Amino acid sequence: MLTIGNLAKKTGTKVQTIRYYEQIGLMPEPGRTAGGQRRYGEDELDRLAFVRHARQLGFTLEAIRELLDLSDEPDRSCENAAAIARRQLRQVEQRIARLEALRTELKRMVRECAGGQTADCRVLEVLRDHSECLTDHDEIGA
Amino acid sequence: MLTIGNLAKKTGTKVQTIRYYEQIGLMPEPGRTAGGQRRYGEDELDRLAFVRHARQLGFTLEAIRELLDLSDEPDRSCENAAAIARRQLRQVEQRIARLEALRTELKRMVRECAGGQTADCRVLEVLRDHSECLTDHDEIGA
DNA sequence: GCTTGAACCTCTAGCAGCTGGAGGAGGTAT
DNA sequence: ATACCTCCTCCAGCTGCTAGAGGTTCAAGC
Repeated sequence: MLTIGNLAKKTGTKVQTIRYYEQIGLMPEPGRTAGGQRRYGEDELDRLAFVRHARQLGFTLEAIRELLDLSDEPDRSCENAAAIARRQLRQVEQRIARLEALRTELKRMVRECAGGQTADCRVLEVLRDHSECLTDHDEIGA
Repeated sequence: MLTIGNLAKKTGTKVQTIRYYEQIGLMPEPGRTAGGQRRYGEDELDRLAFVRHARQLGFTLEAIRELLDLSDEPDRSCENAAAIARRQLRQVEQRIARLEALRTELKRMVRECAGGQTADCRVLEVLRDHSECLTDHDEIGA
């Protein structure tokens, strides 16, 4: 039986985060000692490891919830799980594409900045005048 | 003189967002009509355009605040502005590198999934067993 | 058995960067 | 005058945690 602190150490999670996952129903309510402290077994360890690994791959908690549900029903088709992974892959690819456009633009700004006074600074100039910007980055935060 | 709605349209910003920028001191308090409605001029339009463009390039609001301050002092050296841009570039490059690692891993998962039952699903299997994962993605959310 | 001291408990608030809604007042066209 | 749209303020919520206050429990050492 693991304390929450030991579970945290084993999975590289913060204690608070584990309690948070419990609060939002991603982790089950564990057993407790007479004094009210949480105690965890192997199942919970596996589940948390699953969650953390999925988080590392960028899945949202909602997606992870779906994946966990699917994982709990071993007889169902795996098509749903694959679809979630493909969706995640598409999102990652979109974000990469967007960041690469930003990188290009930032590189150009930095390269062209001659280092004089702010009045002539290319960095500020490009920011001021959108038309000098070659990239068409429409969305924010994607 | 522009209403907040027209300013929003011209800059591709939501009305609420403009008020939010004002609240956090990123946009100045504009003039008001007798009835208390905000009215904006060219300066504010330029400033908001600057902010939005910088946001599109991924700068944080704090970085934008610095850039705006620098932009207001045209005599100072532009080195600070260039440093902020370089810092942003580095961050973008780090995020790209991380996302590319995720992309590789996700592609592999999706490719290997034969589409049977969830019990044999490669997607779920990889998530369950970290050791099957080739990528070393330590940090979350970077 | 008793005392530390670390680790646990609950609860609340905060981070970025907005976004949405409630409930009401202002502005404009007919 | 009336309709209708936009504007106002204030507050709550989103994601995914993280930090802190203030108090309890547990395990080890004596």
